[in-house]
Amino acid sequence: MPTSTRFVVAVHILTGLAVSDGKPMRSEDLAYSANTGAVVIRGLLSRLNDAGLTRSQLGAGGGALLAKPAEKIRLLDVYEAVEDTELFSTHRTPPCENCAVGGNILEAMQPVLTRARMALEAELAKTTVADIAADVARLGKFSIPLVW
Amino acid sequence: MPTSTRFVVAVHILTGLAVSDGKPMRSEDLAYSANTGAVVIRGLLSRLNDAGLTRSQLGAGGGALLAKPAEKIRLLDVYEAVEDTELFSTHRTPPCENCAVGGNILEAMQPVLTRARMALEAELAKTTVADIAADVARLGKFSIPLVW
DNA sequence: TTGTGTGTCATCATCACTATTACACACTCA
DNA sequence: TGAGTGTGTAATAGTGATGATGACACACAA
Repeated sequence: MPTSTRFVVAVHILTGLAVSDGKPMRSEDLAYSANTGAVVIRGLLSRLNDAGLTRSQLGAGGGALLAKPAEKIRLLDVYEAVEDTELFSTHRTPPCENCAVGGNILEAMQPVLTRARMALEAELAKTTVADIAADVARLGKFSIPLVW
Repeated sequence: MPTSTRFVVAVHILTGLAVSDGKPMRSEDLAYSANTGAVVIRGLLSRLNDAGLTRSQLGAGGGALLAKPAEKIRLLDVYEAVEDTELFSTHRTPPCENCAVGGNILEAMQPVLTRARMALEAELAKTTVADIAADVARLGKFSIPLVW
C-alpha cells in the first residue's frame, strides 16, 4: 500500500506558494491547479498550518502563504505534516504469542523496518520546496516569482 | 498510507519455513502462527511461488518449502513479490496541465521520490530471511531447526 | 457594513485490503 | 488403485482509509 496522495498534493500546494512568492493564494486557486476540491486543499493547509509551514490570511484578498522561506521547508517536513500512518503495517490481528515465530517476529523485524524508514526519510530531508519550485520553473520555462 | 500487511506476514511465513528447515509446513499451521486464515496464507504463498522464493508439495504430508536457502532470500525480494502498489501515490486526478505548477510538478518530484524509494529498497536488500530467522531464534531462545 | 475567504463539520462514494466459504485438482500413502 | 490430504483459485462480504462535496459560522479587509 502506498502513501496517501496527501504528500504529493501538499508539495504541490507549497510549490505553488513558493513560485507566487509572497502573494496570497486562495484555496480555490490551488484546488484548480491540483485538480481537486477547495475543501481538500483547506484540509491540507490546516495540517501545514499546524506544522508551522504555512499561514493563512483571512478576509478579502487573503489566502495561504508560506510561513518560512521555501529553502527552509524540507520534503520530510511536509511528509511528517500530512502522513498519518506507519510506513509498514504489521499483522491486522497480532500473531500467535505462544508460537516460536509468531511471538518474536515483530521484535525481530523492527530494526530493519526502522532502518528502511529512516533511509527514506533521510532522502526526503535532502530536498526542499525551493528545489522543487526551481525545477518546476526550469521545466515550465518561467522565472520565480510567477505572476498568475 | 502504509504498505499492506502482506509484506510483514510474508516475512513471517518465510521465517517459519526457515526455522522448520526442510519440513513442509501446511498453510493452516502458518495461518495459526500468523493469526489469520489459511486462504490468506495460500494467497501469499502463491505470490512467493511465482517469485521463486517458495515451492509447494501437494498431497498428504505436503506443505510449503523454501525454494532456496534462507540466506539467499532478501527482504527486498519478499517486498517486491507481495507489494503491488507504488510507494508514493500521486494526485487521484491528474493536476491541471495548463498550470505552471500543475503541468510540471510530477516531473519535478519524480527524481526525489525515486531516490527515496531506492534508499528504502537498499535497506531491505541488506537483510535476509536467514537474518530474521536467527534473530527470532535468539529472542525465542531456541535453535534452528525447530521441531514444532 | 459588506463581501471575501478560511476553517471545520457532516456526509457520501470509492477503493484496497483482509477474512471466509467453497470446491476442483494433484499428489501421497496405504 | 482408492482414500484422504492439502493446495490453488474463485466468489463474496465486511472493514477502514481516502478523497469529494455541500454547508455554514467566523474573521478580516476594504
